[in-house]
Amino acid sequence: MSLRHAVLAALIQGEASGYELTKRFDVGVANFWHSRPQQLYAELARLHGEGLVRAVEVVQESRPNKRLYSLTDTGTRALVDFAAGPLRPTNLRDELTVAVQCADVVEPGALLAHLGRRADEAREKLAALRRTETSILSGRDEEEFVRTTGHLGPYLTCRRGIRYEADTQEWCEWAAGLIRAKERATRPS
Amino acid sequence: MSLRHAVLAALIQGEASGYELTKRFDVGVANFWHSRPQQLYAELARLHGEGLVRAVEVVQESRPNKRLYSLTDTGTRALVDFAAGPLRPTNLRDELTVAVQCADVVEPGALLAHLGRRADEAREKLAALRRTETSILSGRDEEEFVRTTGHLGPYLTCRRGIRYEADTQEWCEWAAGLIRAKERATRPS
DNA sequence: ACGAGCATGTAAGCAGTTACATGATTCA
DNA sequence: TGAATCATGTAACTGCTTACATGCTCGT
Repeated sequence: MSLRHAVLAALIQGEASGYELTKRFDVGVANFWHSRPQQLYAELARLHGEGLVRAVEVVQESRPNKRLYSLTDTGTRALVDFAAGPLRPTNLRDELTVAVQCADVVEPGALLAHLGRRADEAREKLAALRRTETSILSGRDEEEFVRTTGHLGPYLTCRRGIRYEADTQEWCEWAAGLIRAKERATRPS
Repeated sequence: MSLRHAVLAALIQGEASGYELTKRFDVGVANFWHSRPQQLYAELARLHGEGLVRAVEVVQESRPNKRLYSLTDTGTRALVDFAAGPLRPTNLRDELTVAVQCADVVEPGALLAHLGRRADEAREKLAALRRTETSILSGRDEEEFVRTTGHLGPYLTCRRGIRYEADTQEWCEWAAGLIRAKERATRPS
């Protein structure tokens, strides 16, 4: 149960409803924590019950009402304790790479399609993350930013995401290239 | 339950015992699938029961006996079907990045220690993966390799791992640098 | 004498996924 | 008229983790 820390950490970037959090978990947060909406709603309810977040009901017209969650002092302290303690190793599960590992036994067609789709997704995520980066920096260069910001953390994780997605895109295209090269070298014989 | 596909895919690189598989899951496979030893043993037993792998008991002196598992035709077909079908999105959970997201509220000390440790781990994994790469290529350049190999898949995933670990190392060091810079810029004031 | 490596599991519990449920508004 | 967005959940299930268990050999 350390989804709680990911949720609290996501709230550092400002208050959000459950629904808005699912959006954050689709772009920025996706590069360090994966979770389904149902789990987020459940976790937010638990965090609220334990006093780690506060909830403000916002009544909306022409739209369902929503609860805006934000960090309490207790919640912030929980984050501090978490970051000071031992961290679990990275937990990664990527079916695309599993499929690529099978490149020698499966037909190239489906594999190339998967790689192409993933490269496209990476390109889209990159664009979104670059927009986030620009809005975090808001015109400052890196040196000035570091001196003046209160959002160094989100910037660092945003950069991590940008590097990751760029790398993913490159690798997908490179791998597709080699798979095609092998096909050309093998099939005609 | 798609750990099964990761296990089958790992066996493409040759037969292995449960124990040897846990080693593979610590180095190469770790870059696309994470799993604990107990789960591997349980999965291997299930795969054996379903006929997707065969098991050969190897009697050893001065060491406990082991069961060497290898892919059956049915197992290979299961992999082919998997790679042809739809793939789930990447599932990533990384507590280090969660901690870094909190850079503005936590003390830099613990964070810098975490980043340093992770950078060291990345350096070690990189070294191991480079050895794997060398042994896969075995003297051939990339062009020749692609023409002559039956292990393109393992090479592609190995390269993915190399890129990922190199990127991780760089990011950890860069992030630590910015955190220190912010500390210098903020604390003395 | 002690820890690390080899080798394989069981059992209990928690975290995460999948399927299902609801309903209004806005845009094509 | 139908799909997408906003907004929040419940219930059943399964996959994963944690704790525990065993025992031999090799190197320091």
